[in-house]
Amino acid sequence: MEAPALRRAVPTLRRRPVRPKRGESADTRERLVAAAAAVFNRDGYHGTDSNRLARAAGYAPATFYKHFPDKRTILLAAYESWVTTEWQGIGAALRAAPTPAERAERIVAMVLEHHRRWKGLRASLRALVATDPVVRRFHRAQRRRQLELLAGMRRAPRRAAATRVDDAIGRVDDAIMLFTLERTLDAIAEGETAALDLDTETVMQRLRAIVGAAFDP
Amino acid sequence: MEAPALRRAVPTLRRRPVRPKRGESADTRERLVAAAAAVFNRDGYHGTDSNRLARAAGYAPATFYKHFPDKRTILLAAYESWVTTEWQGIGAALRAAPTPAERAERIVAMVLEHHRRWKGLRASLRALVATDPVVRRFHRAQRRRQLELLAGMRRAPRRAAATRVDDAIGRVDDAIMLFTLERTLDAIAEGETAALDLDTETVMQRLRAIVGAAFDP
Amino acid sequence: MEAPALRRAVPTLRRRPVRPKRGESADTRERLVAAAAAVFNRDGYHGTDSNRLARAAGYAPATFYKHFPDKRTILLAAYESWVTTEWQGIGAALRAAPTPAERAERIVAMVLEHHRRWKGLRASLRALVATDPVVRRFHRAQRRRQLELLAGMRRAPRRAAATRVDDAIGRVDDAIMLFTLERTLDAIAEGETAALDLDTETVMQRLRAIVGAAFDP
Amino acid sequence: MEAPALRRAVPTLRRRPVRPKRGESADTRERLVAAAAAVFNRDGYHGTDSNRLARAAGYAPATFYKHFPDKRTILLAAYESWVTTEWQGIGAALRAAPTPAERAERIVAMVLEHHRRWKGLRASLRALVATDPVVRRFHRAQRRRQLELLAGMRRAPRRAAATRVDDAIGRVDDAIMLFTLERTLDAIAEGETAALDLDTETVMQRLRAIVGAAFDP
DNA sequence: GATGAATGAGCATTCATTCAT
DNA sequence: AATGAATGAATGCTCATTCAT
Repeated sequence: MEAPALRRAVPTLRRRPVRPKRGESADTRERLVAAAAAVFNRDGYHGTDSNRLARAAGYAPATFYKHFPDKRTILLAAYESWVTTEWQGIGAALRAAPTPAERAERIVAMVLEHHRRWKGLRASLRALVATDPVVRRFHRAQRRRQLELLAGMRRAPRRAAATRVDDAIGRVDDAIMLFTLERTLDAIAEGETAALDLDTETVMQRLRAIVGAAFDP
Repeated sequence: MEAPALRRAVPTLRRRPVRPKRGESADTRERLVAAAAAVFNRDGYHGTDSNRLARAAGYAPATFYKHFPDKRTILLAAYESWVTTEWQGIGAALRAAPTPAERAERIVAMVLEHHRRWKGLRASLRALVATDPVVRRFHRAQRRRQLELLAGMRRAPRRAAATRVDDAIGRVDDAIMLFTLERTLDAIAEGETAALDLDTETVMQRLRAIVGAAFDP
Repeated sequence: MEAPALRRAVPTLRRRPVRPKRGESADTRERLVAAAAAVFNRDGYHGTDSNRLARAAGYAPATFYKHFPDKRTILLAAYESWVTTEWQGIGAALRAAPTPAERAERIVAMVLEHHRRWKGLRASLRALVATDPVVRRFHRAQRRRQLELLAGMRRAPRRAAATRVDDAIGRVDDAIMLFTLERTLDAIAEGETAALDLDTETVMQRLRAIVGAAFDP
Repeated sequence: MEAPALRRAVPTLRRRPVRPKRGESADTRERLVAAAAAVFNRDGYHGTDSNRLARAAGYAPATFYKHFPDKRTILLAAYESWVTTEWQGIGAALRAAPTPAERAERIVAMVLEHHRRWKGLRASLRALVATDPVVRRFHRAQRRRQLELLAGMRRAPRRAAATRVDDAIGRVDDAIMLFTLERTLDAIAEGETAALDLDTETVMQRLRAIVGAAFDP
């Protein structure tokens, strides 16, 4: 599944957008998801309603329910789209950078940018992950995928005998690293680090070191 | 400031509790906060309403508004109470444990326990921190206090000349450590680590190491 | 602008009326205004709520808010409708009656009838004019329009040189005449004159004289 | 019954006034009425509640209900006090001024001042007169008293044979004059005449003429 | 006589969702 | 496929009033 939704320009919010009037069902869905992502990002999940999401995409309320059973489902779709975009960025970073250090740098920079742009959406996501079992399930599946990627990277270079135990410890360290990365980048994106008088560049250096260590143990 | 609210047994939820009737205003407030903490913990901030919070404490809707202007404010009060309890635990841990390693162990264990017991409340809190400026402000003040505590611990033992730059870096490392600790303990508390097939004991070991390093640099 | 709302039969109040179901938005609005005028007239502005207004028109509470942001706004709409109806009556009276005396007679009779029929609504209006800046603004705009009409009538016949000062005095006399007319007709409509043992016909005679004098100075 | 309530300085509103703590029952009642008059004047009848009225007088909510069965009753008491003050002013004006013209001038000036000072209270009163039968009854009794005074003034000087019919017409004219006077003074007091670009002094002149004519037919 | 805590019923308003077209 | 009118069931909040002290 592609995720062009978050890239495409979202139809002018606030003012009624050009009504697309009868297109492909998939296009409509995509427009709805893109608009919802933008509105969630701006107003928060609990700050909008499904009528507004539909209107932001240029549709009537009922159209929303032709494509999604409820509000949570479109949040999930926006999440999915967001995740796909991030993975594409990570893939590109890994392919383009030759050394672990460069990879870490590019990934940290890329993910920060992504978190910054979608910090409102991410906040809603975190709220829902805490609340909603389905969103939580999706979130964990996605985390699992990240761990698998990291495990692959560690195994690839030195296929020497790594014990089961080493693997388990490595997985734990990877997970903690991911928690740290995600949490700290959210903190930067939301201005929490600035509010705490932390120098952003220093924080980024430390993060690069932490991520780099995970890539090149 | 005491925080007995979260400790005291919350009046039986769901079934109408004994009407406390005439009491001190402060007691009523405390009962409301305790009940609210429990209800938020169980149903989430967006999963209840002020009428239910009042009823859970054994009062009528209007009584709620004699003590709190709105739902957000009682969440903030519950948060404050929660934080105070945590700080008391941290203080006790620091006083009781002689070595940095033991301190780290006790604090990690204590905070995990606290996160486990109040995981629903914490989830609501996180949602609100992302959404609500006032809650966010309180959250940051509390984080700043944590950083100050850590800075004090680092400065005390070796009062030798630590440069400004070292201090700034130390502060950044402390902050990242706190992000890691909090995020990871939430993950354990909410079953995220278990869902990712991570061994809890291993995760705890790593956390103890990370926290211990911050205490004894 | 038409004002058929106050003319059309209001759907049977009290008992649930035939649900109009799908209709033009403008029709719904009109039905809501007509029902609101009737309910305000019967129960007073502070004697109903928006849910009842909606039900009286055959709609659910939420429908009310699709058409009006709040209760005050629908009162204003009912006011507007009421005023328009009155102006139409005044226009007809002026066109139909050849002499100033006949004009005065018809207008006084017509306005009395109108005040009688809507005395409850008028009472609410007066209360709101005293309380609400927006209603007050509308009320004054409408009074200004009345003064303009009277000034036009006075100027027309004798286009001879009337001084500025004369105009100003005439305007003051017109205003006082309007206050007297309105206040006295309300008194008759509400039974105040009857309660004071005043003979209605005598009161009407005096009013006709006062209004006639203003029309033919 | 005296009406010193409206004269006495109202205890500082907004900030909790000095608690009088156990005085004569009549004093308490008087303080409550004075405070209520001031609060109604500032916030309107529907803009306060009985708790605030009690607090404004320095008492607890329950104290209010020891002295008045409900909110309407205290409004009535404030009204009564207001009317008594006005009558005292009228009496003084009549006694002090020798000629009808001077009487008219003094009364118009005095009543305008009174309406200005209590325009918020008067607005609430008008709203209640329109709504509430008891307030309406009181209002009419008070109007009847005014008519009696005027009838007495007209009869006194020339006890010559005035026919029944003349009396009835005179009474009607008096009533209309009172409506005009009251309505117009309220218009001045509330800024309605200013909003209509009417010169206040001119309006006052005309009023003095109208009232003077009634006094000296 | 006075109190302050407490309240039930109510009110303005919202929202996720449906239905006839 | 899309619509826009319509909605029931809440939700946050208020107020006139009472009660135990």
